[in-house]
Amino acid sequence: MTLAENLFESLGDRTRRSIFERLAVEGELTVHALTAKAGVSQPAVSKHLGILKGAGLVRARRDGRETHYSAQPQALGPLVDWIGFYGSFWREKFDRLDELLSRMDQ
Amino acid sequence: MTLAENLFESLGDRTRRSIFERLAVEGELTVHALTAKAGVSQPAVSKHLGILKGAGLVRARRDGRETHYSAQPQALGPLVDWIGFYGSFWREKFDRLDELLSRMDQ
DNA sequence: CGAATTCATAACTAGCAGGTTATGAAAAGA
DNA sequence: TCTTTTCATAACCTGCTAGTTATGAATTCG
Repeated sequence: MTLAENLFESLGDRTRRSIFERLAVEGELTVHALTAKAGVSQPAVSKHLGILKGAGLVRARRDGRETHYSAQPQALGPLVDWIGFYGSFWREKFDRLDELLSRMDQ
Repeated sequence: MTLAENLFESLGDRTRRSIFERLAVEGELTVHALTAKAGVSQPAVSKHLGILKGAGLVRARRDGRETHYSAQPQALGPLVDWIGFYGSFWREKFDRLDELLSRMDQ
């Protein structure tokens, strides 16, 4: 399984997406904190975190009895590459270029 | 369900990804042609195409008894937006900039 | 017309992914 | 020390999803 495939399967699940999004927005969170708003049980959260970790999307930091998880956005790289390849190589490029040029004007 | 969510769920399946990738690379193809190399039955292919169509990822063109499907890469836009938002807004931008600058040097 | 091709849909099946509860280890408090 | 908290893992359950076969409509070919 390629890296991009792994990312698609990991983020293909609604609960995992939601967990990743929270970590991306709120920063480092414990399993306990994640579980509180996840809508599923703690073991379910742990299992999802394991899968996200397997895809490199999150990182675990153990501190005493707590495990702090944080998003690793650079792991999305292969997804960007996939989109660039199958999606719309040129269009994206020019969209970015337009955006960058308008920013550089300011 | 948001557009990005719809895309993640559609492309979360290996067979659908493979179908979309073929259409993106090879251009317009009939259900028959897709089925020949899909590894699953024709009804399965039709079902997947229906889901991809629902997400806007493919377009159908009926011609006699054949239905020609083609990839609609611009439908990946919301996925790009999602990555930009949750992923790594700045890093991606600068990666693109680096790439663009090196291209402009040539 | 009669046969063959193409495709979509219906109806059904099975495997697995995502959920649960139970449990125990490790750490922190009282 | 005894209790509580936090987390991971094991074991199990279940519903959904991706697969199948069957079928028929529409089209094309001979």
